[in-house]
Amino acid sequence: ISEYIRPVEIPLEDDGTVLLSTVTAHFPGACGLCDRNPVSQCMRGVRLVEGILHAPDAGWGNLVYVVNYPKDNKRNMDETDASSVVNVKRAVQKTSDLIVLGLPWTTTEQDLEEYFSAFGEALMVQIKKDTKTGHSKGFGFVCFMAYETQVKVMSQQHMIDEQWCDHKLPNSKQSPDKPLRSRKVFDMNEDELWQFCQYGEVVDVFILKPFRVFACVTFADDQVLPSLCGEDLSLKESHNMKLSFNLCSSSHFKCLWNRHFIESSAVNILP
DNA sequence: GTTGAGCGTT
Repeated sequence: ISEYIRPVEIPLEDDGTVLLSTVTAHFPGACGLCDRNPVSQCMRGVRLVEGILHAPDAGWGNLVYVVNYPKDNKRNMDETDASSVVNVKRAVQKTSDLIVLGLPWTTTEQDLEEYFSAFGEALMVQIKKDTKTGHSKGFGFVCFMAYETQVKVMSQQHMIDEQWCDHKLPNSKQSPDKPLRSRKVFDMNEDELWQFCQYGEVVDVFILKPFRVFACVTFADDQVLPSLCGEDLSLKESHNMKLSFNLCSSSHFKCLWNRHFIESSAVNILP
């Protein structure tokens, strides 16, 4: 499995546990974790109690853990998202074409549609091909019906036909008058995340490596997050952006951003 | 018949 999966770091809680919600934020539909016993090579599940993943007796160790999904993956994914992604503002957001780079040469439009159908209905799926030979150029476009599907797709990496692919808003769809802002958001470092201290004492910030669209900020006071819910925020004048917050415990939350949000200075915090 | 950063024949 490690041949196919690029490991992703996720944060622990203070007590050394991992919240299942932290996992599902990166792997929608996930229902648990397991690891491979180095001696027996058997897969063994990580103990999960009431949404909290507990470290093995020997600690988490320097191991790569594997995400578990329910057997009926599609159905469960929809249910998970219906309960965790509730955002009126997103629903009225228009979707945009996304460019998918790095596709295997053999991936067809049918393959692509089938892959993305697990996230939601696509209005359009294209693979760009050589007009003479008909062979794939290794990239394509997809447009989803629902904006929340687009956000979901953009918030994680995708392995299509056993190859990690890249996805972005295509250059043609990015607002030409605000290119600097979008770069700044993607260049945000942990120092800048400490700007959240203007809303309450921040005890930790964490950017996932390799870089995804998530960062975690921990407030000392668990009353800060509820007070931010529904507010429009901007970290700095130069960092006006729309953030979606995903509560994963009383004092932790994740913020999700992508270039599509830059045009707005609003911040959505999802309870 | 090959390839591996990029940006869409309508």
